Amino acid sequence: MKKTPLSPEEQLAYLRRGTVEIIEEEELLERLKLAQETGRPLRVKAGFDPTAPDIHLGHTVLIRKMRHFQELGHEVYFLIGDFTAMIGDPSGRSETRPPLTREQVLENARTYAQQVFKILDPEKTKIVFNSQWMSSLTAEDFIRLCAKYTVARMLEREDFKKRFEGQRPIGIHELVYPLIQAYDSVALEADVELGGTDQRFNLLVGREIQREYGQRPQVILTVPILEGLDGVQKMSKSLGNYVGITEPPGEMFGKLMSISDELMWRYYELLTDIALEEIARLKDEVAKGILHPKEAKKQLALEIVSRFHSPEAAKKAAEEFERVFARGGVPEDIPTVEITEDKIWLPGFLKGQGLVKSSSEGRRLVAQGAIQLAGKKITHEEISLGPGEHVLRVGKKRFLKVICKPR
RNA sequence: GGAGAGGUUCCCGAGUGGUCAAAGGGGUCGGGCUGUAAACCCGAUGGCUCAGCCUUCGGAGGUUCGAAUCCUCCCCUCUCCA
Repeated sequence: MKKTPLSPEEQLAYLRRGTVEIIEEEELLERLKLAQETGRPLRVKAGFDPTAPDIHLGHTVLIRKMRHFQELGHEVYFLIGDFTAMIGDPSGRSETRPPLTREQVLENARTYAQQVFKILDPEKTKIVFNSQWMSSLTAEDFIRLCAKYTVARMLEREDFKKRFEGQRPIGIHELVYPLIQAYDSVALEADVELGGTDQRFNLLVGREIQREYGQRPQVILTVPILEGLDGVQKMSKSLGNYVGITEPPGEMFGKLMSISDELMWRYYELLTDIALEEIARLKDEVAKGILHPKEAKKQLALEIVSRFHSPEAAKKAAEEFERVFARGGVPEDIPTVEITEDKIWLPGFLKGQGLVKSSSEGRRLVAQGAIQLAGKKITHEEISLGPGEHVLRVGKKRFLKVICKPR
């Protein structure tokens, strides 16, 4: 480990920011001290499921914490749960996900790695797959592992308990999940495992199982689960309330601008490196009416978009946003289509262009006054366009440029 | 293996022969208000050139003029007993 200017105490303080819980803090401090003395960095583990290769801001709360460990010179293991994914991940929901093939897993892992290095230092990140050790485990080994825990203890997990009491199904493989995750810690000899607060139970099982295998229990560190754009439910792809880190600048910016003022501070705290004192100052200014909340949000959006794209791209996104939404303008890049008929039947046309799912939806939108042509509401399903360019707007966000060239 | 409960539209959940494209809530979408905020109010929410027609209530058959509703078989989940 390279010499770090930070003392173990300072490291601890740095790592503590943005965490919900550290079990146990003294153990972590002890290990940080030991690491410094011996020059042996801590082995820090965080596991990811390769079923969802689209990383969103919610994931980055954890990934940023991994980054912090890297900055302090520790060894970060980015564990891809390919073994578990191939069984088919249960993860709380009642829906059963289809098991992934080897190819899909590898493909997803690649995408994952690519995205994660927008935050992590590739040089200092070790990507590992749990199939490396899990597939070579014999049935006997596996039974031994299972023998180290009890059903009653497993049912202590909130998620299992609720389902059990609510008479909803729990697959045996789901019950075994925490054990596999725990065994990963054994295999990696993890000093620290990171996870969201929803992982608390699994992380704790890791400690117990490590002890059973004669290892020193890992320190666990949990980070908050980020609320999605709706401000209520956790950010997730399936709920559609997420901001993906590979999304184009304009999308990202727009989505961030749509969050509530309340949520904005949460995002400030968990998604930026802006000092807490600075955030407090902004909050104060907004409260006092010195700073318009929209401005504060804009700064947040700029900050985040800059991180994943560039400051220039962020600035451009901000300008475009202003033009389109504050001044009712038209975005720069919108899909364009050429037509030769000047009479069009909107519901069918919009469906053909992929702007609505069905012509029925198109009809409804027309009836609801959602369609605008050159800034004016359309009230009839049939319209005739003259030669030239026309901008159609569907709802707030959907645009289409129609170039009419009658024969 | 035995006994019982259940599977409804994106989700939850009502509906037990016609009045059912199926209440209510959530979500989503649209409109209003705004800062594309949030909250709130109003509306829409299977498909189809749509006062009509077509396809939906776990699956396949059947009864009936008519089935989400009744019958048979099958699949799936849960509970209790073993």
